Amino acid sequence: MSAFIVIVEDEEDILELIEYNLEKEGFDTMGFTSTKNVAQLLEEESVDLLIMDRNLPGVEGSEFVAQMRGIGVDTPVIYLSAKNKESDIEEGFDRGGDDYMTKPFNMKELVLRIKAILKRTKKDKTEGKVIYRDITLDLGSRELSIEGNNIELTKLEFDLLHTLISNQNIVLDRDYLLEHVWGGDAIYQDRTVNVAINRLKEKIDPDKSKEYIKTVRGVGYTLC
Amino acid sequence: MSAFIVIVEDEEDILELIEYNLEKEGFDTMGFTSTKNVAQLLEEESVDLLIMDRNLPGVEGSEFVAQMRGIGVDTPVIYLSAKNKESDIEEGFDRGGDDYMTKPFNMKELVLRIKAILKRTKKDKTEGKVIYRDITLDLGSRELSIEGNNIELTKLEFDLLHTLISNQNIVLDRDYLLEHVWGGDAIYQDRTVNVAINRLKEKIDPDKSKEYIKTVRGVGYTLC
DNA sequence: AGTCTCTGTAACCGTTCTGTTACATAGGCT
DNA sequence: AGCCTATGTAACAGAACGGTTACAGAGACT
Repeated sequence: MSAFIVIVEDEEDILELIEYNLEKEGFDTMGFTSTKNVAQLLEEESVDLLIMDRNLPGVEGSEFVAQMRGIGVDTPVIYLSAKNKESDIEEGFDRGGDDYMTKPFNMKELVLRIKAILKRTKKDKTEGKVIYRDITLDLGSRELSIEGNNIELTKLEFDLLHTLISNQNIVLDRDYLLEHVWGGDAIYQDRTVNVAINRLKEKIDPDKSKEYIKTVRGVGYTLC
Repeated sequence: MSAFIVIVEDEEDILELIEYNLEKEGFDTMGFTSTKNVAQLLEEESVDLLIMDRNLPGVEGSEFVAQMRGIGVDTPVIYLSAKNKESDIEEGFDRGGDDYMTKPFNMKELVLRIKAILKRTKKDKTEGKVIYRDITLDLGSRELSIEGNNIELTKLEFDLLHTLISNQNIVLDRDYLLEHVWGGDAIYQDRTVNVAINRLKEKIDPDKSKEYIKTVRGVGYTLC
């Protein structure tokens, strides 16, 4: 789950410090020392989060964000500010910002807040059940039942089966599975998928009579 | 008979004055200067009374209450208003409010009205009980009984169990629990959930024979 | 102020999971 | 059949995860 984060901060060393720490956490970052060029970026690229200094020379950070909101950019924002007066905090929130931190701030806290915001904005928790032949996958309780019998799955196995069932009749290649089940950023060997699939096969069909998961040689796997 | 009263009033000194006086009377209070966060609170917590300024900047207090009624929140309300025009009073009542006071008001009178309303609503407060297996959670008295035996829970433990029971058969991840039990804005480590869950487990099932709370590795916890 | 309870944090440890590797097997092609 | 490549299988080790405990700070109560 790599996110693209844009940081606007005029003090270069702080900017670098933030970028360094966020990249260490696996985020993609782009830093600016002024709002110049940032507007265009926000409009054209899919930016997941904006970290914005309130006290930029020239433009007020919150003013800038307000303008962005005006043209339909709804990227969530974390404001940074040297001040911590109550009035400032309220103003920041009123203008549609999502979070607020005062300098000097704890880098750990910043990362936590970032993760919280990303999670919140990306939440489209679809709950319900997915069914395929005699397999039922309960997305709420994360339970698998086959012919009425419950089978324990690990998180990885569950997610993998979920992806397969959601795309039944479509052959999914290893890259697709790696990206969707494992998460885009990490790098794995391709045998990883292989082994995981076979562990899953073993669990849902120990005596290999059902052939739920079909191997498509040279391509990937499918449920059909 | 301690009641939980939420106050929404944008003038900070008045807010503080009210809180001070109500707490002196033994009420639990929570004050807000805007309706932000209040909706969530009303939905999720058992709020006994809402004191609501009619003249908030932005949202109309009575409009806000109407929305709350729309989603099933039936917390009684006392409106505060600087105006005392007849039309306003009527409108206030029409929208389902329970009482109405005009500023400036007498604090003694406010307390009396509060007590009157609480008395009235307490009676028909068939506060629900939540039941799961042999666990009964009395939301009114905030008591837990298991197989008929009362067990003391702290506030945190109670809220946590309440959330779990209300979502039984659904695996709740740590972020969800942090947001709903601890409250959205604060930042905690997720091991916090871990420890809290285990303290709760210890209390409700000391000899680990019942397995009420199930750990779903890599995801969260569930009652199933 | 002092005590007690509650609760967040950190550290440690055992368990489970999972990525990797090496090897075996199967499928497809000439 | 023989070869080559892709996939299945088994074993292992490191990583991730959660349980547990200890501790300290916050808050309530005396």
